[in-house]
Amino acid sequence: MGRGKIEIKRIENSNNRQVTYSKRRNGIMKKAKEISVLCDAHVSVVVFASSGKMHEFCSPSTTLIDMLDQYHKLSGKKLWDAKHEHLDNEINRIKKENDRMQTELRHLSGEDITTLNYKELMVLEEALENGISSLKAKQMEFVPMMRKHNEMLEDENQGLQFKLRQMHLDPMDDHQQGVGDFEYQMPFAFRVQPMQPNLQDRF
Amino acid sequence: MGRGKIEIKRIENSNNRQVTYSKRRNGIMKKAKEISVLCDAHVSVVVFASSGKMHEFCSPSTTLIDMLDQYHKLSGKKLWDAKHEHLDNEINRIKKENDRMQTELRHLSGEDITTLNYKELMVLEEALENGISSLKAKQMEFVPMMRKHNEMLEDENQGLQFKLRQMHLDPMDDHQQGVGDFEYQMPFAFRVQPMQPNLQDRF
DNA sequence: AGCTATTTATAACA
DNA sequence: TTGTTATAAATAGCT
Repeated sequence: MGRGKIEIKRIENSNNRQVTYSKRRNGIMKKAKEISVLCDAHVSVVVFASSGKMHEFCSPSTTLIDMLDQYHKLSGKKLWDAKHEHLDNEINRIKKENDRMQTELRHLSGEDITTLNYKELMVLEEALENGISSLKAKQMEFVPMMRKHNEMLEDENQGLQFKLRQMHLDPMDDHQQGVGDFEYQMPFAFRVQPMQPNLQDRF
Repeated sequence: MGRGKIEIKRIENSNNRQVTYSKRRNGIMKKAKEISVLCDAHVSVVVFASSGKMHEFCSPSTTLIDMLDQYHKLSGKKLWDAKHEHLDNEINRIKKENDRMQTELRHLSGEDITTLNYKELMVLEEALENGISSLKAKQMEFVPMMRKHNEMLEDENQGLQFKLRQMHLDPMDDHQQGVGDFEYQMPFAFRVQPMQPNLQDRF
């Protein structure tokens, strides 16, 4: 029904395909609406373009959910239950995987290893030692940064000591204010953090 | 499109309505099939006559369930009941937990730790070292067993050597049979396993 | 997005 | 139902 007859097979030209899709989709939706009015029918049409875009029609007298319920009853096909079952299986699968990983994690942190036999312990040991060695390699990257950090701490110490000496020589010079200023000028990251572990001790 | 134009409103004559329903239903199904072939679209059509009879079309590349899944995702409308939603949530929750553990496991085995900062590395190190020390403690339990195992191996060795000496002194005494017997009397676990790593080397 | 020559769908009738 | 046919609608190929 057009300027020329077409075969019913995939339209290769993507532009034509898109245009035809849009026109025929409108056509179907119109027909769906018409039959629902003319014949008192309940109709649901859902179309997904290959692009993924969705269009739907559902006769106004009903809803898609009601129609699916009806479908469920009349066809005997289990839309609901099938979906349900699928989800249940999925959950079981993932939960099993979850348990496996949880056990592995507990073993790696040394818990619950009383149930392991000697061979399993050896595998675990190897894993832990691989982990440790990768970790040590990575930690080495922090050495230069920490060296710099140490140098800054030393400089800061010197500055503080200098201030302190000044205060002792000239105690009437609003010394609290002085120390405060000095600290405020230090970027937070470079200030002395007494509670911080001694990074350099770790190497 | 027929011998006369008709208004789009309920057909009062029930016979005409029935005929029109049947013809137009076929028309829609045909159109649905055509658009799905011509344009690579996924189409689902479900029709209920006022009599309650159902007809459906679903493009062959998919299933109604898949389409409804898609519908669910794209429209955001909830077709599923509360139970399904609950299951969906559960799946998401577990999947998230799963991902977290997977990452943790990868970190513990030294993979993907380039993204970690120093503090995280320290936490990781502590975990690994706890693991190692628990492991070592556990492995100590195997020492007495292995000592016993060694002793048995030594005894077995002596036995075998004795047999061998006998064979040399008295080579005509069906010696193959003799050695075979001796081995059969040894419980499997205590037989010499040449390919087994030397357990005692690990301590 | 419109236009129109054609093809298709279908209303009425058998 | 199913088939036929005159006619209404849909739409393919163009702009």
